Amino acid sequence: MGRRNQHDSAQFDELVLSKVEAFLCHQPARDLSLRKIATLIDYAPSTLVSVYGNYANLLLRVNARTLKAMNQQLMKAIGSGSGNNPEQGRERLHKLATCYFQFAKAHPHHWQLIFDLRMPGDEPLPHWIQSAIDFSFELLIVCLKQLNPNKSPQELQLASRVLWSGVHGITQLALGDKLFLNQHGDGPAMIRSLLDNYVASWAHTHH
Amino acid sequence: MGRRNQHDSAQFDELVLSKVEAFLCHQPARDLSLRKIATLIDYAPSTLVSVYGNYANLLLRVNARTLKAMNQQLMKAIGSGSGNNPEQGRERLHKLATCYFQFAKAHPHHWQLIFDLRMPGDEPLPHWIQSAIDFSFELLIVCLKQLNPNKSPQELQLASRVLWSGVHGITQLALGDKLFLNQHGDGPAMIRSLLDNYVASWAHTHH
DNA sequence: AAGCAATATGAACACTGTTCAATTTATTAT
DNA sequence: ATAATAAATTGAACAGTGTTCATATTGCTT
Repeated sequence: MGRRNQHDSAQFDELVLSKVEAFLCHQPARDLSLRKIATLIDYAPSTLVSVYGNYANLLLRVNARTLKAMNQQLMKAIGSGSGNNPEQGRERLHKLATCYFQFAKAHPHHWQLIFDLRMPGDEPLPHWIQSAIDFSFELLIVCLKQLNPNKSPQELQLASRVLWSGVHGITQLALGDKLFLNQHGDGPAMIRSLLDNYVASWAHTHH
Repeated sequence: MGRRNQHDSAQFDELVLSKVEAFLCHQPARDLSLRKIATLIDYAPSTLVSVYGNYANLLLRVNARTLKAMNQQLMKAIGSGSGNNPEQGRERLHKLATCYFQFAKAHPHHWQLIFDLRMPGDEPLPHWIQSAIDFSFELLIVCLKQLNPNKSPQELQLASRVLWSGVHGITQLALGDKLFLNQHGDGPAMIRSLLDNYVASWAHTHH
């Protein structure tokens, strides 16, 4: 078959990504393949390659949309907060972590793909997705800064990464990741424990 | 080729696992395959399948050895501590986390394989490896109990999982996992921050 | 020496992502 | 209108994957 011009570049992209996202609503990315996607959208496998370069790149585009959707929900969750306000900072931090957790629980396969995907040849991630990841860190830093404005940028960066690692680890653990899970439902309790204890000490420690 | 009786069952197992482990010293598990292992040990691929059942099971055996080696180092790191002794508990907790981090850094490919491996069909892990994982949690609980013996088993379990998630997340972050890493070397600082702050609050909170 | 069971394999199968020359079509130029 | 060009799409081939299973070789037992 040759040119059929059924979809322009933007339509094709939307077609592909939405079909993959629909698939991930019911099955994990492990059960997907380039060829299956091709069948799903009624195009040849090589068409997908010529558009996205390779399979990993296609999945990266899916991840970008997932991250974008998540970041929007995270922003909505913490709202717009004013300056120095420790109590509100604490509250927004909780909302942020809880929202992250619930997003992962609501879209487990989309969320897992973000962390399962590895680039061929261990290439670094392209900037357009790295920035989407950095964005969620920034939200965390905003909350921490509101909690204690006296902290240095280095301290804020350190704390944001420690907390992010913790929340992320807990989320991995609570989702079907059979490696460690024992009983369901204690994810929120763990997140609360992490934030309450860490922040209680961190917020009152000076330089 | 038929029967050659060059290696008995135990020797064959050792041959396979040691070759795979040697491979992982220089290359990630991603670059390995059933067929490559077969070439490495000078046997046919189907021989490996008939011995281990499937590829995932073979890798699981590798992970079991890695976990065993790590657990031994973790035990050596914390030594044998006596009963109620908050200060020693804190110190041992640090040693435990640091040892975990350094083991991962020293054997990154072995360590990554533990968490990258997924069973086919999302089967749960067999007990003989689940127990190896649970063991490291137990070590954590021992330290936490020493830190504050008044905590309930539920509280100890919760805290151990929170801390483990955090330490694990930080380790993932600090290793070549390009998703989040910015500068090398701040892994230990993050671990120190997590433990110091979380424990400072946790240890002095009652029931 | 014959039979049995353990060991080991080769060939086939159904998949995977990727490459690239060939084909069809739309757009542009003459 | 017709020819040339560029864009879109593909089929077939390639090298690789894990898995299956009938077949072959060997050692041990009777």
